[in-house]
This record gives sequence, structure tokens and C-alpha cells, in this order.
Amino acid sequence: MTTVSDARVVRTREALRQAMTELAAESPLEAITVRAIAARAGIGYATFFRHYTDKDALLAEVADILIRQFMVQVRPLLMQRDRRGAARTIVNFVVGHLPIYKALIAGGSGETVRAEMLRQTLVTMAATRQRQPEGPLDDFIFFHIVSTILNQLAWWLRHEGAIDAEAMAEIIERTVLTPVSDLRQAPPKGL
Amino acid sequence: MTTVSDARVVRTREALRQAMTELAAESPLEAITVRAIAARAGIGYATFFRHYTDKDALLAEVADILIRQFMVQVRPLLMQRDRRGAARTIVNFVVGHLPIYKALIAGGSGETVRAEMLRQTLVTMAATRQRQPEGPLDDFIFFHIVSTILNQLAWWLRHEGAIDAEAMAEIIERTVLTPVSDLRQAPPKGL
DNA sequence: CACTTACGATACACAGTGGATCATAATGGA
DNA sequence: TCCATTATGATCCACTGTGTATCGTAAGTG
Repeated sequence: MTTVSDARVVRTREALRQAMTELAAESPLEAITVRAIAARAGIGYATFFRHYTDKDALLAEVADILIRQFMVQVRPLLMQRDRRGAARTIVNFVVGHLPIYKALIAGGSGETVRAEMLRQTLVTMAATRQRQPEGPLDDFIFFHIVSTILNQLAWWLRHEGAIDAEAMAEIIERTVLTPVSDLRQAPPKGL
Repeated sequence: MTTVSDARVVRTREALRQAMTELAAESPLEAITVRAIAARAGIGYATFFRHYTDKDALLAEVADILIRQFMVQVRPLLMQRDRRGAARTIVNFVVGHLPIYKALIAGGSGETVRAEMLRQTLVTMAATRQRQPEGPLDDFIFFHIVSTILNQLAWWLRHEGAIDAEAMAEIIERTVLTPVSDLRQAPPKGL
């Protein structure tokens, strides 16, 4: 929308992303007004619109940053042999960035953010796929893995301490990665 | 809110539920206005508020009806031995009520409706549980089963014809019911 | 240091909400 | 069948949030 090299622009956008993250942790997205975001960020109301068309655009940018970090870590692991190790990596990565993930995945706007993460992840994966999908099952499996792991992590972050990280990794391995791997090995007949 | 025996009330509410179902199939919930619902139902704007406090209350009622039907079918099956049969029953039940489920689970407001279905299901299950949960794992498992099946059905309904009903039942069995059953049999150590 | 550009403040039109009123019409009991 | 009851439709209104425009000021850039 505007120049990106100007230090003021960088500062303002960073303040807006930070404010959105905080507010998204506290309230469902529909309860967050642009005025509240601007106020929290310490910028003028009209200024908001010089940087983002609406609050969804801001949320999308915030989610996008999260997705990139997440995907870089997670993506190579999904096809990997060592499924327990893959699950551990995912869990540990989230633990290592607890505040932001807790805010956005498990916070008041978590539903919206997870939906956005799922959408973006599927788009990105479809665009950068090594091999073409071999059928509807491949599409389904991508959807299932990503949405299930996001949901499980959301539950886990909302019930912090209920299950320790190692057990959570085992659960992800046994309820998602392994069953999906088996499904790939021996698909239902007709697929 | 008002008398329920009056034929006009019954008619009006039925018209509102129907209108909400139709609109929810077409647009995301936030794009649906009370005026649009009233118009579609063929009733006056102010009349809407004599029956529901806001559009979320109406959606909750519509979703609630869906949930009751769904749960009556699904609930006894989740603990059942014959997991393939259980999965088949779920899939066939949805196929038997295709229009309404397609509209509400996979439609434009599907995200909101699924979240509401998940919420209500967990509340109902917690209230009417035979035995107390034996730990956090039980809570997690309920959450995982319900949310995963709802998501898988949503994908399936959105990609109608991509996978036939029998294959879908096999997928639900192999990616959800069986892994969860195994997890119950041999929980991660410490749970 | 001068030029450029982002910023804050404010005002505005617009859309949706939910509450209120009042005449009309449908309803169900006597 | 008639009548008291009450749901309904139409309309009005105050309130909140959105997104655009304007303008003087302050900050960053080269």
C-alpha cells in the first residue's frame, strides 16, 4: 500500500501486528474493532487503513508469518520415516514459541486463525508440491493432517500442563502420522 | 420468548430456521444480516426479535436440531466393537440427510456451525457421561473424535463424489476410530 | 537542511443492530 | 360464530462500527 523502507511504516505495522496478536488472544475476532486495534497499537484510527484494507487483512498477515515459521519446520517432517521424531519436532517448535502460538492458535480468535492457517497451508502445499496428487485421497490426506494437528495443538495449548510434551508427541504420532502413513501404503479399494 | 402453541409462532419460527439454513449454505455467517433472514423468511424485520435475540441464537437453534439428530445416531457407536459398522452408520446417516448437512456443515457458514456442533456435543457428552473421565486423555479423545469426524465429513461433502461412501467409512475407521481405540488400550506412559 | 511522506485528528456517509410504537390481522376459546 | 387475545408488519430511532476524505503537523530520507 505504501513505501516499506520508511522506518515509520515498519514501526507502525509492527505495532499493529503486535496489537492484533494481543487482542486476538483475548477476544473472538468479531468482537475486535479497528478502533480497538489502533488504540492498542497507539496509532490513529485512519492510519490503520493506510496499511491494511481491513482487520482481516491484518490478521491474514499475522497468520501468514506464523504459517511460514510453522511450515518450514513441519513440512519436511510429514513424509519422514521417523514419525515420532517428526511429532516431537512439531511439539517442541510450538513450545519454543509458546506465547505467540498460544495467543493465535488457542486464543479467543483461534478458530479464525486456524481456518486461515489451514487455508494458506493447503494453497502453499498445492503450489509447491513435488509430485502431483495421485487422486482425491492425497488432497484429503493433506487436509486431514494439517487440520487435525492444528486442532490437537489448540486443545493442548488450551489445556496447558494436562499432557506433557513427550506424551503429546506420541499421541500425534499414533493418531495422525501413523494411521495416515498406513492409509497411503494400503488405500481403500477404488482409490 | 413467546407462546409456542400458537400456530403463527410455529410457522414463523419454522420459516426463520429454513431461511437461516438456506442463507448459511450460501454465505459466511458474518455476511448474513437479520434483515436478509427476515426477508427470506417472508416476515417483518422487528418480528425476528420477538423470536430470537439475534442471529446467533437462531443459528444455535438450527445447529442444535442438527446435533440432536446426529448425536442420537452417532453416540452409541463410538464405543462399539464393530468400528467399520459404526463408521458406515455415520456416513450413511449424513448421506440420508444430504441437503441439510451439506448446507450447514460444508456451506458458507460451515466453520461456525461445526464449532457450535463441537461445543454442544462436548457439553452434552460431559453432562450425560456414563463414567467419569479417567484423566485428561479422555477429554482429549472426545474432542479429537468429534472434531475430526466433523472436519472429515465437511471435506467429504464439499468434494461430493470424490470418494464413495464405503471408502469414506473405511477412512474414518482407519484414521479415527481404530487409532483412538488403540490409544485407549495402551495410553502413553504417565496417562 | 530541504524535500518527501507518514502520521494524528476529525468529520462524514453508510450499513447493520436492536428497541419502541401502533394499527392490523390471525387465532383459539366461549 | 363472535370476541378477547396476541402475533405480526411497517416504520421510526438511537447507537455502533466501517471506510473515505481532508488538513496541518511531525518525522524520516537523501
